Amino acid sequence: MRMSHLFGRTLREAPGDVELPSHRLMLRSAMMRPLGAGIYSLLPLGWRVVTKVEQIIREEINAIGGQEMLMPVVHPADVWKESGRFYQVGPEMTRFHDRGERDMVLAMTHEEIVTDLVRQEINSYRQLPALVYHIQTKWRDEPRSRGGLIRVREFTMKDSYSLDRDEAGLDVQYRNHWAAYERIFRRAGLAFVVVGADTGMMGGTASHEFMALSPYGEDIVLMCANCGYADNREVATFVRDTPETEELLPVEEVETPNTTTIQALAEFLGVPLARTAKAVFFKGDSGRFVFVVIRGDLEVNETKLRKVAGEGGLTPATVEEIHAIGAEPGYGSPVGVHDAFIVADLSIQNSPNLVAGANRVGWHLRNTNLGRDFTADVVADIAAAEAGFPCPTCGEPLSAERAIEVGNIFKLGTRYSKSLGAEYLDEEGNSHPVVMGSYGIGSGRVTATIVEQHHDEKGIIWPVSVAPYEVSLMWIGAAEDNAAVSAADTLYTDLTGAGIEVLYDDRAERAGVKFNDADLIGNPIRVSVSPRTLERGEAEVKLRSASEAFFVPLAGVLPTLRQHLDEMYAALSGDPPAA
RNA sequence: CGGGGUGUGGCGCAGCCGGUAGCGCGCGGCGUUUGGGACGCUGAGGUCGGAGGUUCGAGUCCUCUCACCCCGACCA
Repeated sequence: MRMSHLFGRTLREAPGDVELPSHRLMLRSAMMRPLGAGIYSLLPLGWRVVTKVEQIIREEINAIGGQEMLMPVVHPADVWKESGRFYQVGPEMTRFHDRGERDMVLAMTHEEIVTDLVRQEINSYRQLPALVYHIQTKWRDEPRSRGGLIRVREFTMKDSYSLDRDEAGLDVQYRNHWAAYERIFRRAGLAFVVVGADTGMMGGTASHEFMALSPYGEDIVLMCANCGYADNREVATFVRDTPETEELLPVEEVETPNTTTIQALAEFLGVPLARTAKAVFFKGDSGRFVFVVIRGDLEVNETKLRKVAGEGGLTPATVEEIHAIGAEPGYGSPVGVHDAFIVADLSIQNSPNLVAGANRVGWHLRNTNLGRDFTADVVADIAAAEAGFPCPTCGEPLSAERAIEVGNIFKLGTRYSKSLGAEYLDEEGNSHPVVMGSYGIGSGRVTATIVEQHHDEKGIIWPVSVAPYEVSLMWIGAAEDNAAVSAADTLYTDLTGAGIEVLYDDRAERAGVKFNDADLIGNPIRVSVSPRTLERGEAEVKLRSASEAFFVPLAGVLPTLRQHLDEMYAALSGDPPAA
């Protein structure tokens, strides 16, 4: 490609309000342009990258037996009503009417559509197992998109769906995807960890997320350097203190003015946070008041809480709602409250004689005990794991890192096949729901995440496997009477003819402009010729990842590039790194 | 949805106490220059996000509204 004809110009300055490195660099390097909030056009350079990412995904999913297909982006609402999600999912799903006033939705995922196909196409155990996938547009009307391609409203996702006759078959396909995803992200040059995750709105029985570590990630993963444990913070657990066995003391009222925070209370009474119980108030989607008690040194994990409380969503309760159940904000405890669903964290069960609120302004109670002074409807793990907490598998301190979710794998089980009636007949003629899994990778998000992990102050440093072009070629010097122009033209023809992808900067620009654009765009190898290098019959070669250039005879350029490209591709083979 | 911020030429920005819009980059032309974002001359390009109001007069003040960005809530 000749840069003089490339559609899309590099920008010396990015829009001032852009913050993420990938966002800024992909705008500056003419990879993409915004159309609206969370909606982007991919320009030719960016589209080449995304295409390569998708091709890697395609190859690896094909390798585990995937069959590519394409499902629509506009759906009649009927199938979404059958699964129930038409009613469960909130405004992130866009609904509209066609001209016949029929309910329609924009695709936010494709479980319903696949399952609808499965019930038409699959009748027999002989047709299982199967694996289908597509790479298709999704629309999710996020309340807040942010960070360029990391979180958008319209995006492209590879979603595959496994179909099996039983859980054992699902396990195989789940493991296959796990391995395929590891190969995909290694080939794309991403550093990642796999973590256990919440199943969220997808339903299902198990889920893992592939997380690329990045300071701009929206998720937090807890990891153990000692044993390799890793979980999303939403589900991460930790080793609890061993239960205290001290004797239960009588409850004692104590005046505690101006101690509405647990910190203030602990200081006022001179007790550690771990000897206090704090109350947290929520209103569930069902309308129930959810009253949470947890030891003062721990934080509530809302994902865990939603699950044990059986609530789809939780919002903080208002002062009026708190008063209505007989509690007092800042001085709350479950002692004496009514009309509330009480959830106690395990820490409350393990810790006797805690200081808790008296449900009366300015007063607390010493020596409250679960079971004696109040009861809980559920006692469960609802505490958030933090950095430094003991690892649940080996006890060593956990670390916490921010991460970007680049892929996920879900065991759906029969959640959709049952509600939509996708069944097959076994050898005995008995009917069973198809056991399903769903597996997603956002190609745009992967692309942006690669930039997050591979850039410097000058621009992007693409892994060769996804670079827009393998080589940036340019001539340096004047546009007229310059032997470098014809030398570069010849190189362009020869390299392109040899199958190497070349972005040829043939513009009449000064050296600085060309070098800076090449650094910004980030192709892995730069080749330049100038009157100076031609004096010795050489071209200058520089790897984007290296600080120094080197010189090779013109005739040696092609083999030199071949060798370096081969090495780069070999390093991104997808195989696990040698031990 | 809550909090904060920004909307002025393609991009980055200035524009005070209201007086009829400017700078840098980029873009067209001519010339000089030519290895890390050159220079001179010249030119094109703006209903100042939109609507309403105050005023003799609004980019500037007021009200409403739209869009975008950031933080939070939310989210596979």
